[in-house]
Amino acid sequence: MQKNNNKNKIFIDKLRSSGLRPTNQRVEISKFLFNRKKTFHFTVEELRNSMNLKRSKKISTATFYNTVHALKSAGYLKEFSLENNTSYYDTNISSHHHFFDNGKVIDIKSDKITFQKLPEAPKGKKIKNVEVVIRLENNN
Amino acid sequence: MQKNNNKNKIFIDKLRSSGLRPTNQRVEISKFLFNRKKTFHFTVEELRNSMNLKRSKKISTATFYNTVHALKSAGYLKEFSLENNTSYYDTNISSHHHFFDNGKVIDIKSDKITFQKLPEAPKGKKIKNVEVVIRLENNN
DNA sequence: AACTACTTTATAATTATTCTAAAGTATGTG
DNA sequence: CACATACTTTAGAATAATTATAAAGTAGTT
Repeated sequence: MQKNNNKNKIFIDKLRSSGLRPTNQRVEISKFLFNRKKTFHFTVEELRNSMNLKRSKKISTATFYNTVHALKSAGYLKEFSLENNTSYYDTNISSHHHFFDNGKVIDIKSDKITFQKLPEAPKGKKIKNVEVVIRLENNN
Repeated sequence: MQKNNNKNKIFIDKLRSSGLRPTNQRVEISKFLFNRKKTFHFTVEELRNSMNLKRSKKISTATFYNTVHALKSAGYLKEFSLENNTSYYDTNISSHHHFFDNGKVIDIKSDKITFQKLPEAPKGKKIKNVEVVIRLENNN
């Protein structure tokens, strides 16, 4: 295959450095995820539905899961969990936090939250990251 | 039925104020959860396994889920999620935070973390709670 | 003691996710 | 540039956590 090499270079590079061959399906997924201005929050099922809706030839579920996992392992996606037993992914991989409002997720830039005091890691351990979720409710 | 009223009063009271009749199964669950010194972290499946292991007559899965949900809605349990698509519950309902170390959860007392700066809630919203997860990794 | 609404239970259904194995494709080598 | 080979895709089955169902049982009121 291998067309539109230049146009899709950055999306292909993300796949390659995630250890994935840039197949058509994967390039489309990578493009869908990263070819946007704003941060994108999604579950794998949401991603699958929105991409497959427009397509006559559907990409299989397994391919979505495989690709998202590899991109996440390579650090191109951030995973987080809310209380509905589903994994969420975020194309914003910079350290940051989240508002969580009734199923909706909103990014909080890292510098909007700073700590006065943080506990030390138990001995033998060190802190990998600190994640804050601010849950919202309606103003009365 | 209705025996050992006094002995189990506090466990029965939690059920009642969660809107649940104190049936035998529920009283046993309530007791198992709250009759302990230290905070208890669990998933419903773990709870079910450890309680049913010792019993000849098993309590059904649905009863565990129903009871835990009601106790949680009433505020006697705190729910939280990690990245494995399972709900965790915590008998420590005071506002607090967690270390998360390779599947293991450790409580962090609320006063061990304080903020220098927190963002404002979007308009029309207010902050319900702030939850911090500190992920750990091995030292080197 | 009887009635009624709430419970329990086994089992089926659902949802998110992972596995499997057969058919297809990217890529290095000659 | 054709080939071989290892990696991919796919549909469908399998698994895990959870929720729904509906028949049989029980708490609590009268």
